[in-house]
Amino acid sequence: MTRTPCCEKMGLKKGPWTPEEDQILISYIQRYGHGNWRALPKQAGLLRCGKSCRLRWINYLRPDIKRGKFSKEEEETILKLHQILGNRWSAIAARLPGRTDNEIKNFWHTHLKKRLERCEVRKVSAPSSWTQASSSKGVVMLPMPQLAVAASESSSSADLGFTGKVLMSANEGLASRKYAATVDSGFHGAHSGDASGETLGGHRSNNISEEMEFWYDLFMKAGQPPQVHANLGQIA
DNA sequence: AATTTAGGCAACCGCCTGATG
DNA sequence: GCATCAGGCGGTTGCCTAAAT
Repeated sequence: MTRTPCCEKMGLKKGPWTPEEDQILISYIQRYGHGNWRALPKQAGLLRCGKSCRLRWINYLRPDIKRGKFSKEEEETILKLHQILGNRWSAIAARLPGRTDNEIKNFWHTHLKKRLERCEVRKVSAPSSWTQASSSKGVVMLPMPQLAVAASESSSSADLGFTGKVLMSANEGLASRKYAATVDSGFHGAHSGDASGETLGGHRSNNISEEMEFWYDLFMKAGQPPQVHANLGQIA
């Protein structure tokens, strides 16, 4: 197999795009589509690498981009989704038509993150539907979608506290795929009685949206959303 | 008015994944 | 099965502008 090397950067321009470059890129894509990003700049007559063109188009020039301030609804959606998805900006952007992952990422770092840091975390009682089980360490089953928490720490005090890996397999809504996530610094949902090792009855969601809402509500009811962050990666 | 500081955002960098030869 | 590439993603940087001193 022989392909030409990627990103021949010699002589390629970097830095801010000029209106002329923008116009060339827009005209070219409107006429021919982007097809192969790597080949595009050469064909369009731009001294940029394909990656740069792609980024410029996706984050700035695309006609369906919504610019301007984020609405309250959008802010809430971002906060909510970030609780569930972590820094998966593209996944969050997919739920906000017209917004790009880069824009959301920037908005998060400049506005929402600071706002969150100012907020006190309140603790409330866990849902009454949580039932007790006996084991002091091990698996905690949550309603949906068959969440297994392999608790690396556990407490027999009045508060539930654990950190560890979260493994969940979703057999609905997520097309039977398995996902792994990491609970960051501990999920401390206030709960009366022995906390570790619980089995809960079967909530099931029919789609990802519903599932996200379920998780969000569940964690919020528990007082402090677990930091399920970064790579909610597919493991099987 | 000049200088410094902070915030906002566009763009780059490096890594990962899936596709291809 | 392996190597390489293109596309995609998230983290980070650095420039520009407005606010503060």
